[in-house]
Amino acid sequence: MDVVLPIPLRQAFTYAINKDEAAFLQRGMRVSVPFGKSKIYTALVDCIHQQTPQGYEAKEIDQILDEKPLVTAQQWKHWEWMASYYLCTLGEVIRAALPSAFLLESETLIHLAPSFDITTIDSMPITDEGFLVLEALQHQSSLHINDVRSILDQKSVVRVIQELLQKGCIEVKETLYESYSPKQKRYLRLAPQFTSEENLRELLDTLSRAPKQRDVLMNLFTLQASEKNVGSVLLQKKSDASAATLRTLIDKGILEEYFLQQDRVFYDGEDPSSTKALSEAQERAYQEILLSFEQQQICLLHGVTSSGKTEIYVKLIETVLRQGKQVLYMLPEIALTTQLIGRLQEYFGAKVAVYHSKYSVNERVEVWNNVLENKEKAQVVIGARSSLFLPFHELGLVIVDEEHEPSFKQYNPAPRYHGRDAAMMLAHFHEAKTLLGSATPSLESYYNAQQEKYGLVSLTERFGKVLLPEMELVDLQEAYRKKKMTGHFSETLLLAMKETLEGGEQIILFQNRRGYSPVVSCTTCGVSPQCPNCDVSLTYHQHKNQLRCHYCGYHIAMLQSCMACGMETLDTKGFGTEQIETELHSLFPEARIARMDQDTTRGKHAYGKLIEKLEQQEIDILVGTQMVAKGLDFRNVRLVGVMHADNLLNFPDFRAHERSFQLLLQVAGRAGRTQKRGKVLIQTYNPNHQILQQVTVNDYESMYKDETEERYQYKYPPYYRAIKITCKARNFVTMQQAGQWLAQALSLQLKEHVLGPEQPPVGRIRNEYLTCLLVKIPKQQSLPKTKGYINQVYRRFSAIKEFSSVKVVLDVDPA
DNA sequence: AGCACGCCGACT
DNA sequence: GTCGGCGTGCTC
Repeated sequence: MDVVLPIPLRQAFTYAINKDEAAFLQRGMRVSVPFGKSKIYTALVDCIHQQTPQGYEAKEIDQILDEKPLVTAQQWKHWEWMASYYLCTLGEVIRAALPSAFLLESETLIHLAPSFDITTIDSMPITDEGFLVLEALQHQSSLHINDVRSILDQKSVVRVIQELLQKGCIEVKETLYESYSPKQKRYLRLAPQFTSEENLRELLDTLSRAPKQRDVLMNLFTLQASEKNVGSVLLQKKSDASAATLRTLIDKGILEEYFLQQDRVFYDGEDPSSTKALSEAQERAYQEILLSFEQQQICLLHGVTSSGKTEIYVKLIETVLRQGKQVLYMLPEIALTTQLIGRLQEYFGAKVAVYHSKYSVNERVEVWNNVLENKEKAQVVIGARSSLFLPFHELGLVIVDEEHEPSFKQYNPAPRYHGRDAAMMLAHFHEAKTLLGSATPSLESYYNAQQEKYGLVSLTERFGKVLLPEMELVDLQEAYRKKKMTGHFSETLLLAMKETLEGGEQIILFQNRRGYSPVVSCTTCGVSPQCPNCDVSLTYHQHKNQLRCHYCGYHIAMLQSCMACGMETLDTKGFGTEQIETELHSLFPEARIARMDQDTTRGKHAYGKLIEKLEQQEIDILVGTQMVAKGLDFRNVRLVGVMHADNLLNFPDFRAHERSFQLLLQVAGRAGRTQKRGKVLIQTYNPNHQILQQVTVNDYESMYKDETEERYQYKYPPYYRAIKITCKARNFVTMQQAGQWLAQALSLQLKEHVLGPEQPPVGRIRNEYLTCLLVKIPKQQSLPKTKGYINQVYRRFSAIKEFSSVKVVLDVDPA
């Protein structure tokens, strides 16, 4: 039998099984297999066959882990497509696809050897550490490696274990843990001997001196009238008793506790309400989408911000559910808010399942099983990109909302897949429809719509006919010349802010850089502190008074004087969210100011808390990075300020213009989502920039036209496909040679379509030197053949000894 | 990817 | 003298 292991190895591995196992096992079931010297891995069955492998003896499998396949035939096909399209192994796809609880590795347990006589211990030459372990093993039948670590209070325990192993005192065993455990809820009931009326009366009499306990019993009876099972938490709360009181009753044998398995994935809200009526414009769009689906499998919905796309999705989902098919609604992680989930549950109640990385492994397993068994509560799956790996049965519709979001592309680890594209492929395998939704479609999708590969439906009217915010560019150069700047604020922006605050309304400020200032430099000698591990200058964080590297996390206390010349003339250059926040405190001492970036949303609930505060209007001014652009839907935000649009536009990436357009419009969309018109001010040194002009009038069409022309000219997507190859090595020269070797080997066949090697903007990260190659593939050139060639070159490369320490990253359709 | 094996520098 | 750094090679 061949299995696939969840590791980045191309080959399948062959194991021996007996007849019964061969009859039972099917592709997609899990087995645990011994792998290497001492490990047990979880693997997926690929195929059963008779060929005896040549050159080695196939090991026997350890255990069969499933009764039925965990992975459907369609998933398998989809995953194989993904591995070949994104140039990675099936094992890597499997590792990304299965919830980690399904893929367990063995853990080492040690226990006393049966032949070992503990009484001879004193006569043996055993180290103190070994003795400690043996002592512990007399109380406990087995110890985990981590237990040994804590007993000895040191990290390296291998030596000790080896010593004991050698002397025959202990044995080592690899054990596979099932980490999924169903959630148990504790319930309480009266012990059976008290159920007769007589005994009960007697019991209550004896409890007359213990009113609290008596009270608990009375409450139990009341609750039992309405509920079959009474949860202990509920009972405790209802009777206002302490946990100790309940404990006493249980210990006395009056109450009995029992446990029932509890599904973590459940919805206990109200029954679904009927869908809201669509506005005229929404209804028209809805009909157009249906019409388009008659012709094409994929449709792009281009709807301006807050045009009410969600209602249209809901209506579509409804239709598909009525056909008895499943729906996948995919969103970028950050847009998966409680707000949205709540809204969908309002319509579809318990049919909605949510799947994303914030959920615990156990919850993920439950969603997986519910989808696999096509349960009622998994008809609509709403999730981040990883939800496209779920075992759907009959998928009728895939919705990819915010289709243009770059975060749909996974970078690390492999598979480096694009959620949107992989979801479209998933729909294809199910012969389902795909709806892409965006206010600012990606050029690729819009291009495909223009080429009539996708249907296209536009929704230009905001829901409730709310006006788009008024947008204005503020010329920073002029403002500086006329000395109308206070810190990083132009007079125009300050005035608008003042007005907004006086009106009791909220402001969002956008600055796409965190920290206080990205560069610190000495005004005497010009030197600025650099990260020792990466080729970047350190960002100053005033809050912690630190210099930090945003690539590797390295940090040191802020310097008092220049490291090069010793002068105390350190100055900051450029600015980030922190500096804006500081300036705000002095400009608007009365205002309640908050900052939203990676530094302030680190905790588990920090992000949610900030959102809630903004909603409750406990914040007047929110300053933040791109985070403020996504998914926030607030009624009372009137003004949005972009502090410095230029650093977006000047980003060294062929998508910089497209991204800027999308981001700026998205931020702008946060302003004025009610009847009163919002305002957006964009500060820039370059008010005549084409993109900024197009942003202010929301002219997607002309941005599209300009950008596609550029892309055509410079051979970029959507006209050419791209595959990025990155070489990483600790040694600079090795990295360079590797890059050159690859470029040369590739251009033998791909000719001028191989660019590089080129040093990326940050040439060294975590002490690894980087170099990039870009392979461009014209539309008429075969994609599979090109990939096949790249694979071939890569394999030849890997066989070269000098390059064995070079890591190569293949990224298809790079973001 | 892990993990074991194997060869050279800084420390109890 | 050892510990442990990571280069190298293998996994059915």
